[in-house]
Amino acid sequence: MKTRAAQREETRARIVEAALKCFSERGFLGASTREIARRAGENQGLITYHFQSKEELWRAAVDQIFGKLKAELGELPALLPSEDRRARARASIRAFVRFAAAHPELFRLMMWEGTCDEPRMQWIVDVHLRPFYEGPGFGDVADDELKPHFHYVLAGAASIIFAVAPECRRLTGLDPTSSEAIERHADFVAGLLVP
Amino acid sequence: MKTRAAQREETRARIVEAALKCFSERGFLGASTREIARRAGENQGLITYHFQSKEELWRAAVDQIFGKLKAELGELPALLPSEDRRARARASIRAFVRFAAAHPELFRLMMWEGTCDEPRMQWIVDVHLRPFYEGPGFGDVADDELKPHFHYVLAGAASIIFAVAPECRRLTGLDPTSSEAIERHADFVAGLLVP
DNA sequence: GTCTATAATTAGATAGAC
DNA sequence: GTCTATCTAATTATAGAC
Repeated sequence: MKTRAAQREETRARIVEAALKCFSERGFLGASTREIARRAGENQGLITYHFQSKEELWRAAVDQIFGKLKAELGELPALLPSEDRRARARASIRAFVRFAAAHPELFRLMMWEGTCDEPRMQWIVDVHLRPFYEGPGFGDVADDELKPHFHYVLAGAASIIFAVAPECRRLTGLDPTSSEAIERHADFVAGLLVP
Repeated sequence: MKTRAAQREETRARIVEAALKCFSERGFLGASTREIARRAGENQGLITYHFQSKEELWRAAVDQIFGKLKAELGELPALLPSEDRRARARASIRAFVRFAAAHPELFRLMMWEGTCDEPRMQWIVDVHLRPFYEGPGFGDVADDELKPHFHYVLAGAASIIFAVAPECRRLTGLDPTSSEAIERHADFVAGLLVP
């Protein structure tokens, strides 16, 4: 017998999960609450009940996926080899690539919202992105002037192939979500950025 | 005194230019023909007159921006130093980064459409992307297995910082469209991929 | 060629039954 | 909590005046 609170959380979770997929595939404007409800197997009216608006639902979806990133990166230091600084940097980049492969939605969402200087972008940057950018990071960047370049090169190099996986399959024949492709990509990116 | 044909082309060009910006910023679904017409300073009815549908207008916009890429890359070999193979590869990557800085719309459009296996993505890949992918390329990739990875690492590393320029400004304080930032990014990416 | 008016569809949000 | 029905506004595409 499920409690009312548990039932509530399950429904919310199903809606957030479907919303994350829709928003990341179609963008905030392109995604419709009706399609989100349909993919969640729930009713459209429930979205307004559990979240007040489409915008609130979008924020819940972004919170969820950044929560996963934070959790995965938070437990990273304990798993890394402590010997070599460069080996640690490479290992953390490989972990980041694996995260991008497992959760391309985050990077799709960022691409959608990063192109315009509007409230949704400002919220994402201030709430979720800045702590990440100013955190420990992946190895040290020699020159402070290079930090933004390093950040976006890593973000782009690590994630695009997974963010546009359907395109990659059609263009190259390679399924980037296969475990061999993920590991090859992780090695390639880590080797480039920490030679 | 302008001819009727010239007038026609000017109007079409204004609409296509506005469409490129709207589609790249809001995606196909998120962009409205009304906003496109408004930004072009034209009437909404004219879009249906000059292009039959929103989809046709989208294709015209994509044709235009890929035409620029083809033109810029086509005249590249003549401009490159002929001595050193690695120096030539670095120079062509720098040129690609400069193109991404000047025309972020192309990369935004690709991100929008690459995430779903739908007709618009298939059309872009078959008509525009495949010739580019199977063309001469930027230097040789040692291993054929690495070619897709090299392609998407280059595409991501070169373009993301410009595609999400507003986000980059807010997050890092750096304006990636400044000529210093563009050159620094070009040097950084070329140095990484051709060490 | 250009513009206005409008038809047909779909969107997000609301109200109320259960 | 969930679901159906509906309101208002916005969408693409069309028809026809000029």
